[in-house]
Amino acid sequence: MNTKNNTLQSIMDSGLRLVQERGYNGFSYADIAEAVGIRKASIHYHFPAKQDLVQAVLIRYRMDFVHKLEQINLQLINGREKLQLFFNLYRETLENNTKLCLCSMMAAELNSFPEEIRNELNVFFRANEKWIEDVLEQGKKEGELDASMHAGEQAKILIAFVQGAQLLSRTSGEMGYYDALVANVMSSLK
Amino acid sequence: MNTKNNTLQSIMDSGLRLVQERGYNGFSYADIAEAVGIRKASIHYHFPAKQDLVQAVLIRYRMDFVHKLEQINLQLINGREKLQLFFNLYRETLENNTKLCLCSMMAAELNSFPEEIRNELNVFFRANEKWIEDVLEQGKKEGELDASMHAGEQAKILIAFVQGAQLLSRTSGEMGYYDALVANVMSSLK
DNA sequence: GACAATTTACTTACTGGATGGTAGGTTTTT
DNA sequence: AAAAACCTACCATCCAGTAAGTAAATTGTC
Repeated sequence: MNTKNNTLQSIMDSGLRLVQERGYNGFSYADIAEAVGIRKASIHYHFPAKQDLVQAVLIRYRMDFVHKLEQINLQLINGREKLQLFFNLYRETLENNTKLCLCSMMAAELNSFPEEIRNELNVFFRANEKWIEDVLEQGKKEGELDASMHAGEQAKILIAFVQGAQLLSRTSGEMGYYDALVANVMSSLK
Repeated sequence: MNTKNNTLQSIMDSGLRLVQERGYNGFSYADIAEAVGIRKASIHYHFPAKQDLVQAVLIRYRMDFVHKLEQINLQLINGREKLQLFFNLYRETLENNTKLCLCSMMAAELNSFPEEIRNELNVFFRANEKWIEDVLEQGKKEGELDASMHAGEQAKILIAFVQGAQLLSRTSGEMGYYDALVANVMSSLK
């Protein structure tokens, strides 16, 4: 095995970016080959089928994301601040309104994937949900977040909201669209 | 021109369904030909390019949707009830968790479309937004809807929410996911 | 440490099938 | 008659995936 593992990671990086920008059915192995600087057939050595690639990308994406959420939890800040950092994460994903969350894109193309990958998507969304739920509980105890609704239900609403916010912001073409949405939601949770 | 206009409408019906289920890059003219019962080349007679078809479908979809919103406004009901009917419309679109709103799907594949079509998408979303804003204003006057936020901003949040709710509900595989989300949002607007 | 064997990481060349789209002819309706 | 609504036949391109070969790195053996 290549000790640096460069090519494999580059392929996954390109795959990730391409799905986020164009969707699974919107790019080909030729696009990745060009971006990475290798031949098309070499990609098949690492990922025999396109679905293998996207599945690997998805699992890595989820693990990275969960890690980032855990990093937020290591900070000694209140729930309200954590929620803001969560929205900042999704803002970074947008990256100047060029990309969506990988899992939103794949959820849109759900019918292109087998059961196994669909399950992975649900694991991602549920991980988000659970994290938000805990943060909402914390915020409620601190009196910094709205306590009128059950945290679990409120978390589901917020994850739906943030996915839709990304979609609409990119369509609008202005990052200010996302920022305004999040600011208003944050203030409504006071 | 065929007085019945059957084929043209059937092509658009199939095109609409296929985009909603699989996305623009997830179906071909061959799929439509099979569904409609004509040959592939015949579709090109009505819509020379695939983009022409999807643009026509998009415009018809938006006009139909706006019409439905206007029909709701003709009913002598309060703002809160109108908002519930709005969520019911999006529930119908989901159709047993098989399809998404056409414009969510196309927004996800935004980079596959030229400026002209992107603008059409924004027109759709802004029409939704404006309609919800008016309904929220009505509901506030009636004291049936939350008045703590500016109606325009609240409307933007709700349209983001409903798009995300569809996406997550279809991924979950259970219509109850959408229903629970909407019920909780409705109760939070009291 | 030297050298052969093996594995890893690619390459070129190709295939069969799908894709959007075109040319030109035929049937059906007006 | 002529326009509208199809059809067959075809094309160039792209696509995911395969086969077979090569060069380089790693490993086993002495």
